[in-house]
Amino acid sequence: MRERPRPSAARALGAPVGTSLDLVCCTAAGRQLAVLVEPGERVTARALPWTTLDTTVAIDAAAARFARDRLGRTPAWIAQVGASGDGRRHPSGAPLSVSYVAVVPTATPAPAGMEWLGVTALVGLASRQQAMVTAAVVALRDRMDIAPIAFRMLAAEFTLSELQQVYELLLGRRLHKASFRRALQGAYLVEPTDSWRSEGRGRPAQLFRYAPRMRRGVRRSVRFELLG
Amino acid sequence: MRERPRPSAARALGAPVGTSLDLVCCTAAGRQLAVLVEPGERVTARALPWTTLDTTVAIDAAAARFARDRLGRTPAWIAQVGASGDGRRHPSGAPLSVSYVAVVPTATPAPAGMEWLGVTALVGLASRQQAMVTAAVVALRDRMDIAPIAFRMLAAEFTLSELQQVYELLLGRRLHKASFRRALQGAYLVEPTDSWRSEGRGRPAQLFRYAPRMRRGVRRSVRFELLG
DNA sequence: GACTTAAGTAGCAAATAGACACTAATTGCG
DNA sequence: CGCAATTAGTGTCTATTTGCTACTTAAGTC
Repeated sequence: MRERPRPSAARALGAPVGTSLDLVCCTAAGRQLAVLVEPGERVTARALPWTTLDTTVAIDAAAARFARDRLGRTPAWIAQVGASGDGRRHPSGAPLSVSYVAVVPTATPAPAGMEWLGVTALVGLASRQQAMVTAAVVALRDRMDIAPIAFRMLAAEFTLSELQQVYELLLGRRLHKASFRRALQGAYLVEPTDSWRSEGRGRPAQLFRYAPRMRRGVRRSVRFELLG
Repeated sequence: MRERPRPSAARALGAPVGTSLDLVCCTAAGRQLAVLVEPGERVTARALPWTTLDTTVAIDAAAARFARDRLGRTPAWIAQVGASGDGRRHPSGAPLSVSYVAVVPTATPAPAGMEWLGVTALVGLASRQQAMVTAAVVALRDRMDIAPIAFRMLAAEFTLSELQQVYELLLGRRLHKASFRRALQGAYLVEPTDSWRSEGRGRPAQLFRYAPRMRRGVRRSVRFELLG
């Protein structure tokens, strides 16, 4: 993995691989989530970054290394989404795929040879990779309240309005400013810095950083969220 | 899969398979969760039911079929846990495994040639299968408020005390009776039957069945459960 | 200096959660 | 039978959490 060949081009010509490792790298791009894709020869043949799964090493470590290799940096967060294998098409021809979801801060430029693609217009992706993106977004939503996903989509220092915008993006709905801040306050997750950021109009916003403090065992009540 | 050979015995003699499909079948056994295992030749060589992953069909369908085949019945609930592959040992010798978690009602007898093993004493399981069980239990806990997992661990008709016991088992802590019932009431998930069950001592309990009614979009507030 | 925009806060009303105490219906036992 | 023990189910009080409106603060714009 020293010189980063494009596997979707390089490997598709060889023998079909047994299992592919696919990366759904997400960021907040303006008003929507975007994923990193490699444009294909034709506009309609994009692909998520993927490689052949190396089963001689730990799979999570392999995914982390692949992500770092392709992004040129360590992803701010990464987790496995799951294995998918059915009739659906994959660029590799592999019958089985394991996908990971990674997160990088807003405004991270796409690495050379790649581009950001909004998740609402997944044109050109193979059907199995489309399903991976959908599953990855669901995974982000499901885990954002137990993992610092939203924080990892921001720079080390951020304003509370920026944080709220990421939450709204991931949840797909508007939140109330006062309630959001009060809940955040009660969670002891951020600490203020001495810096303020003046962003054009309006009052400057104070910058915060993610600094979770240990909380004594807060036991939530049971929740029945089933819809049927 | 007509005659159900024991793969851990039958296949371990053949060539190493590429990917295994493993089943973590859970039930509530008294005061703890139990998983279905196949006893090995020696007491210390138990194994979760597994097979070679057939990649010519949809993976979820293959898992459902395998579960039905091994259990002699359709599991009450099943979902993928994830893919695991690292240095850890697996009975098949496969470098990669995909595991599923299934649920059957309490008091379901173990199929012939299998037995229930408490999750707190996973003696004899290969290390990768031990990790699968741990991950499966975490998956149950994580999804029990959005999937009817606790209900599937009970018979079609159950008492509210039984349901609460399953919740306490999965959550690992005691719950308040009145609060539990109030929350359940508000979720419109169960309906009473005409039957009552007299269980030795005390007042007979009314039987309920799982019958979720459509709720208009209840939007929960943001939750920050991160601990750090 | 008045208007606009956005950050941040105060405080109230409603909903929710936890706890306690109670009533109800059955078994076991003298 | 009469009463203790045991388990099911409910009423209600209080403290906390949440949604919301309305406000203050601090900048830019004209």
